[in-house]
Amino acid sequence: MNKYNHRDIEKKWQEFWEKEELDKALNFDKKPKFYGLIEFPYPSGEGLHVGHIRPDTAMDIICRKRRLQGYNVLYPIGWDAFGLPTENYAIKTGIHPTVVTKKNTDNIRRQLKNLGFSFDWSREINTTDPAYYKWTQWIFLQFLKRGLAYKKKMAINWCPSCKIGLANEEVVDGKCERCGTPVEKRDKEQWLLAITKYADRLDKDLDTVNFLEKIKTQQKNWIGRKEGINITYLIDGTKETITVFTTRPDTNYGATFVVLAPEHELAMKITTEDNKKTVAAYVNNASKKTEEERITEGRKKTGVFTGRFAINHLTGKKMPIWVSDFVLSGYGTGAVVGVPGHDIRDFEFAKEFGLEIIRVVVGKDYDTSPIARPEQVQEEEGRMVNSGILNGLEIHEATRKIMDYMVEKGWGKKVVTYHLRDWIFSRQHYWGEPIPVVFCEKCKNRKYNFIFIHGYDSTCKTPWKAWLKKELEKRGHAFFGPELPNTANPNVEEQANYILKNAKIDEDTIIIGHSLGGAVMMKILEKIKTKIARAVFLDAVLRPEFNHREIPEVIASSDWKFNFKKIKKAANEFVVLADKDFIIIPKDQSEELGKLFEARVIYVKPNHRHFSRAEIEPEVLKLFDDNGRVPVPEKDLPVELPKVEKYQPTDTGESPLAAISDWVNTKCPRCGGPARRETDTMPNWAGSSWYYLAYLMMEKNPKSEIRNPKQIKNSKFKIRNDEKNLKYLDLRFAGDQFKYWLPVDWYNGGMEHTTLHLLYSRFWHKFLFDLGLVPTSEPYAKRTSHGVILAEGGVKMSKSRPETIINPDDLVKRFGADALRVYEMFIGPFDQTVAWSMDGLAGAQRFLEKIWNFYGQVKLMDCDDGKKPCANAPAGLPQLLHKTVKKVGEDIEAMKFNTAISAMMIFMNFIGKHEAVPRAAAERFLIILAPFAPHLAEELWQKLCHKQSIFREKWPEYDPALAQDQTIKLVLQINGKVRDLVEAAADIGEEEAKELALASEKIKKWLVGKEVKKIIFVKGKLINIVI
RNA sequence: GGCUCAGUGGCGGAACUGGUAUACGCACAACACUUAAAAUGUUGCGUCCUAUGGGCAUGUGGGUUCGACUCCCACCUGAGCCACCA
Repeated sequence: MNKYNHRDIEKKWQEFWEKEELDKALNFDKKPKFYGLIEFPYPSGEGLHVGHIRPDTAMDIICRKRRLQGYNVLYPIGWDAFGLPTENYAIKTGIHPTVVTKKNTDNIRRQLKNLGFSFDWSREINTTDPAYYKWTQWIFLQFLKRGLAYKKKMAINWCPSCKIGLANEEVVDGKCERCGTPVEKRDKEQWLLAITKYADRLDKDLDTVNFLEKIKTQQKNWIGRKEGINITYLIDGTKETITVFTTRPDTNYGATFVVLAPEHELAMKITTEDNKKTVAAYVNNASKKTEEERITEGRKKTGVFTGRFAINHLTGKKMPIWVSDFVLSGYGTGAVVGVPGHDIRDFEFAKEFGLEIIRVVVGKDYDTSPIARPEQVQEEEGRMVNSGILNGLEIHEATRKIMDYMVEKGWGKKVVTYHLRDWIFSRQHYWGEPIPVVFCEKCKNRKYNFIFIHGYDSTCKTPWKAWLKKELEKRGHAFFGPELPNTANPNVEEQANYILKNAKIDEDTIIIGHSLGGAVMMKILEKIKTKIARAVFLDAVLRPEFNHREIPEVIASSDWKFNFKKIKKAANEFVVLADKDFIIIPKDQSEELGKLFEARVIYVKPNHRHFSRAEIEPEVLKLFDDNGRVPVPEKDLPVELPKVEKYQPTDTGESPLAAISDWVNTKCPRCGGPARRETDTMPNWAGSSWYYLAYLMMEKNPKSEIRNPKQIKNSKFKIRNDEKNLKYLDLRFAGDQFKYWLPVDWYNGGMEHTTLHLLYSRFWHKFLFDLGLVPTSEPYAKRTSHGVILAEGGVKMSKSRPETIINPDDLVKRFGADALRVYEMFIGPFDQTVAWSMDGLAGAQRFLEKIWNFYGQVKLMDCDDGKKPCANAPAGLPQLLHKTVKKVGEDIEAMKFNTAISAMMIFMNFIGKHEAVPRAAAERFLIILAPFAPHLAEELWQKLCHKQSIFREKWPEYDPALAQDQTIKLVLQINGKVRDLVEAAADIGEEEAKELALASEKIKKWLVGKEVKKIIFVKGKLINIVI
């Protein structure tokens, strides 16, 4: 046989696999499914280096093994192609990002194909493809509809040199990542996604998934759920109160002052005249401070006194109220109560300004002396002193007791806070998905006439309705809320006719249907000719079905038949507004209304009692006051990026898109008047938050798809063909694919994505689950992570030091893809950081050569079925084979690829010594080798005269009895030290073992003149004589 | 400062649930083959000693145990993530 030459075989098999569609995942196949996922690459100009392909190789091995085990495997790949490096490159060179992206993806695709990864290339996706980001934008619109995307003025990081807003991750040590200029703060309106609304579920549901423990811990810490109490204090000499958040109310007897964040609304409000000037100066200064100044100042505490005092409920003490920037406005209530005896920051603050320090907890050392140094501030355990009713209690008991006490007294309220913040979703860059919203001045100023339809046995004079009327009229809207006929014994038709007769209904009308009024509203909408501006369902009734009771009058009030198609056409927008805690009308009615009318569904805070009490509810007012922000209608998606010559940032802090007037100026989809497009784009994390779904929506080569015949008839499938872009199924109708493939069975990725991408995509998935679009509440069943590969010498491979980057292209040429794959996996434990070594790579190649040479000259004995040894087969071979099959299989599952390869080397070293081996053993070994070195295994398989691909074979079973050793070397110990080894049967009993041990010459020598105290026998392992 | 992880030959690393520490590979050395080299094969390879045997070795110091790389306590070193989060 020829010498092993990877160049002759690797291309050949790659082409063969592609032709055979060996790696194609079939939707709805009968086999069990396996969805293996790796993080899709960013197509950088440098291409891949050897570190990038470690996780790809690992998952490829797992997926190839799964195929051999009879699974229908999906191993997809795509491009996460929006982002700064491409945009920067475009700015520098003037080449359009689309062109750059194309060039880079072509290059990396070539690299990946050369390595023989078994990706299903027919499902390749690209986040910058308008057909793709259409759906990214569509999901954003759903967030908007549900009130989970909102705009807020906030401080952003601003680079005065690049004249561009920076994301947090672009700020390194208070400086711009690109140019090193210190970053400033600037106020700007930003889009945010309300991930905090999902904080609790993101935390709790971690218990339902199989993620590495360290990944769960990191996410839990990032979410930072904490239970505590909001304590409200009276401010002496005013009518104001101040609320602070604390997790340690047990120390409240030791509270001696209160501190507000500079941004706190009370900071200026309560300050006495004498202190106004200094406080104003401090507050002003704090807002201007740059990140860098804050860091260089270190932790030295600064602050100013407001001249006011809060009264400590427990001690009656007057606690001075200060303002300081060590208190964060975004966490808790933006105010803290200072307990300098037991909090290091409070202690430093008290020292700085000479405030009183009281100790209320004693630790193990019983030291109660006043504190002089910060390290004496102790925490975490101890008993209460100087604390009234808490004295003597252990701190955790004290916490429980005082919480209940304060709540009972009405001083405080138990609350849960999170470290997690809402996700800032705006970027002022060109190369990202445009946010599909337009701004319309006319809609902002538009005045509506509201028609309010009250419910069964009700009136329009309740306090809540009166409040709404007042608020709307204050804004210049008209409000018509008539008393409907026969409210105690209503007839929906009659009430609808009453409204039709008495109210003016035109395109500026907003109808609010409250409770049974929702049904009345639908009857009205069935009949009108003009399209009204908005229809609002307010805790509305869709069916006369209620929790807890029956209401015969309501059942009788209507035929409960509605023409939803007609109704849907009668209003421009639908909104469903529901009281989360109202128990009589089942919540699923609101949900259903939301789906019927593709409405915005918003739940208001608890305790509104079906919108009866006159409480200010900003969520409600927001609905009538959207600042002229009009969502782009779904049918107009995608909002494509304009093709332009320049991507330079502007001077104003706006995205480069703002300068493209052709694109920015558009027509308002609501009123048809002139409007401006939103010029912010989405962050990188947007496209990657749902990409694992996009693979399932790909529609290419349908000829080889096994399709459920029912679906072809299904009208949903026809809609797909009307889509402008045929590449992706309509996300709303891809449910069957989702049901088949989800959840992702195994997702491997980097630890650096744990708190960003991994959390964000879990959030999006839960949101889509709530919309009923995906079948699972978690996207990923299992998550593991890989270690980084460092350059030789242990330094990081980085763009700034090109000599450290090891490109796989040359290595594939010199050593072959198989050698590179084997070495990548053998280099060290998969989850740990390891340094690259060229010598090691040569070792992997030698291993493959050894296999090649052996298979080239070995004589195969066709004598057994692999279980029973041939008469003249090498002794011990079946045992070793079954052991190896067991170990390699188990190690792949545990991602212990390095020891799997080592086991195969041991096997190879063994059979390499023989001239003839049973055919079955030689073939089984090739199959377990195949996932690691697919080209070589395939070639040798063919040389063994097989017509079919080795990947159509079955992963070998092992016989547990054979995988176990028959005889062992029994270890003979004296006092735990090994003195001799003897051959013995694996199941040798204690008595026999004792005899063996005492018969040993070496052991006898040690026992001369000694008394045996004890003998310990461990079955199958050792016998230990204690003397 | 917090959280998480790691520390074993010249090097990458192995060791199940506490049971022969150093598997496998690299590097190195000697030998064989060769005119020679490369390649390949064979053998050796923690360290010390009074050496057919024995002592000491898994970052350091203690502890539990018949027995500890493995469990517990304290410390040292390094890595990653977060960081004035009340």
